Amino acid sequence: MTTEQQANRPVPTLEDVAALAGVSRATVSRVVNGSPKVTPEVVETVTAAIAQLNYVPNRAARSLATRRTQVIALVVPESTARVFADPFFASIVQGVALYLADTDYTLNMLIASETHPDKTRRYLMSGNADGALVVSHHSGDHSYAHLGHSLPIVFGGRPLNKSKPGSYFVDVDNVAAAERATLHLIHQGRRSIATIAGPQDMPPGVDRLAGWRKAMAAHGLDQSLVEFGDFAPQSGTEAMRRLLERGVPIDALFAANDQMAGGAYSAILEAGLSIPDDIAVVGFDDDYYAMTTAPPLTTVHQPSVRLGATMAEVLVKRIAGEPVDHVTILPAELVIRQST
Amino acid sequence: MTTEQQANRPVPTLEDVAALAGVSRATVSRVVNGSPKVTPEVVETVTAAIAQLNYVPNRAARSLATRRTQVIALVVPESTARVFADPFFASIVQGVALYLADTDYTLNMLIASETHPDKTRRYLMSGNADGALVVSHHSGDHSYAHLGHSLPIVFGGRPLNKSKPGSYFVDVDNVAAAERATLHLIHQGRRSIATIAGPQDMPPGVDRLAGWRKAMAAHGLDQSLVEFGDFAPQSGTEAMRRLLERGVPIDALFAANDQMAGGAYSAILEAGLSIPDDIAVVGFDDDYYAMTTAPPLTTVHQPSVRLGATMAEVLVKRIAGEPVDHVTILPAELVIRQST
DNA sequence: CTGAAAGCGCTAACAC
DNA sequence: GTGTTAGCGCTTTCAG
Repeated sequence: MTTEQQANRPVPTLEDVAALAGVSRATVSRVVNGSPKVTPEVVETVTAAIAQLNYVPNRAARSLATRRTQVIALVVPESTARVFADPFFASIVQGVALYLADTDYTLNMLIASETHPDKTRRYLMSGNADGALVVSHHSGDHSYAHLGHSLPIVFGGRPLNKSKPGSYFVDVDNVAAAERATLHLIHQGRRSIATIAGPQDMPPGVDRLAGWRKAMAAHGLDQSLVEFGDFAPQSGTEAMRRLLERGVPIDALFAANDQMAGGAYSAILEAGLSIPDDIAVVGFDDDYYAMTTAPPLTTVHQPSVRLGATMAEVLVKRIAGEPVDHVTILPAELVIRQST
Repeated sequence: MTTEQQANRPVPTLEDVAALAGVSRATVSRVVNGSPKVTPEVVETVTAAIAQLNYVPNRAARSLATRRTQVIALVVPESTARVFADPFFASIVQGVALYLADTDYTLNMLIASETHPDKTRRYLMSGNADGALVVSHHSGDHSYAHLGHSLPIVFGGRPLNKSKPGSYFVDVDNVAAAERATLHLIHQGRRSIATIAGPQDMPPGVDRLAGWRKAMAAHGLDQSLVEFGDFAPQSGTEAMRRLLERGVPIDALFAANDQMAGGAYSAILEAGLSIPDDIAVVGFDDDYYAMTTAPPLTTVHQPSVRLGATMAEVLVKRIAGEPVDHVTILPAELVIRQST
């Protein structure tokens, strides 16, 4: 039995509150957890005591008793983290943190070392978190999917392998957004529309190309003006050069991301062509590049903060046992600037 | 007494290990915590049992018993988080996470709501973390400083008010780096060097201007070509226009950050001047803008990953009771590209 | 050097 | 409705 010594204790405990309110610890616990069966006046007394003592429950003790941690892990593969030149990632974290701030969950950031993947797996499997969020920009890596059996997991971005059943993920509608972007070009009267696609082993690369094809097909336009890049600016410049060297007239370009669009700008300008008069350009992501380039780039805005918040929301609901769809697709908007 | 039921228990406990190794829980605990006074062979037996069971200690239980959480909170003011177009922040988080990955600490990200600052304060004061890291880009906001009495805190960036004693922080040597950048310009033969300074209510704004002045003074150069911006690109364009309108010949510019340097580019180009022939430009931060602009910008590289790692290191040492300096200053390097 | 026992602060049956 | 009573899994004196 704990002896009374709340006198100079730095942090008050539930016991202190109980003593002050003249009730048992169990009752205080009930009040703290919002149990319905407590007399209103008792609730009031206890609430007052809590306020007076500035009491805050001890997470570890609660966690130990309930066998729940109230922790949500955010797993970021080291390689993704290294791409710190990527605001997309920071926005997702922001979205997750903002959503969780209104819940009783705490955000635990883990950088998953690729050399010691077990460390992360063991951490997650050992009851250190109630659920996990896995983000790996562009890659569609669901290598943590098998942990899904021991722990609720929600992924950012669809898996590369569509056939993986059971895993939960939130993704942006890349196909529809790419289609929308291409249609914008078509509606402006462009007909010879090229595309610089992303790597075809990454979902966004595949989906954005598919969206371009869909729009082109719907208008009976030629789909041969395709070159591939790796999402880096330099690859955009090179791809655009190859496109230009084909000798076929081109009046518009849809690049699978802004960085490659920015790279393409260089090739277009060095060829003595102007944007958007000779070639209209649309990108994807709405990152730094989009605002920086001259002229500012028309592009697809990634709802990255919302993506993070939605991932957190889906996970929290899963943990709560509420039914949620395995797949959540978020729409992305076209932002029209001066390159089209 | 817990009844034996490790059979189908999902996660093994210390008790299970003890049973398997044929020792008491206390001994297993000693082994797990690396106590020196345990017979080598017992250590071995226990270690084997741990490995066989794939045992991982329960953090909550340990935390409850030791009264330490092994959690480090990373506090990001909401306004800073909103600036998700800022890779600087993401890099700091990365540095912190990478450093902590090798320790027994866990990273807890908190977005401090500016409307409910008490929520964060109470969280920190209620023993939910063993220490906190506070980052507020550019602002020098040390409003959490008073919590320093109840919890070890390390800040990123020096406080605006130099006279605040007692608080610990890690910062980049803005003065020296700005001086170095300006000297680079001087060594290239430039003499009429202007500067677009940052807000003077933010430490980096003050320090970078001071560095410019130091270099100019050392060479007896005129220090009147100063205009101020707010670190955003647009303000750089406007400041540069004002500088140009003065009618004084200018052959170089030191901008307090890359975004303003990028903004200045526009003004320089629209005036029909060339970079670097007519005006050489140096920025600060080495962010997206630095690589994106044409020509690529010579700038000061922020050691942001290292800054994060150092903050974490200082905090961990403080918690461990090791002596650490209140102030840690990191050097920043000049990256020479084509704008000078 | 190792084991026994007493909690860390909280929740959750189970009685009253 | 409210109190009593056991623990949650681990650390830590204190004996031996």
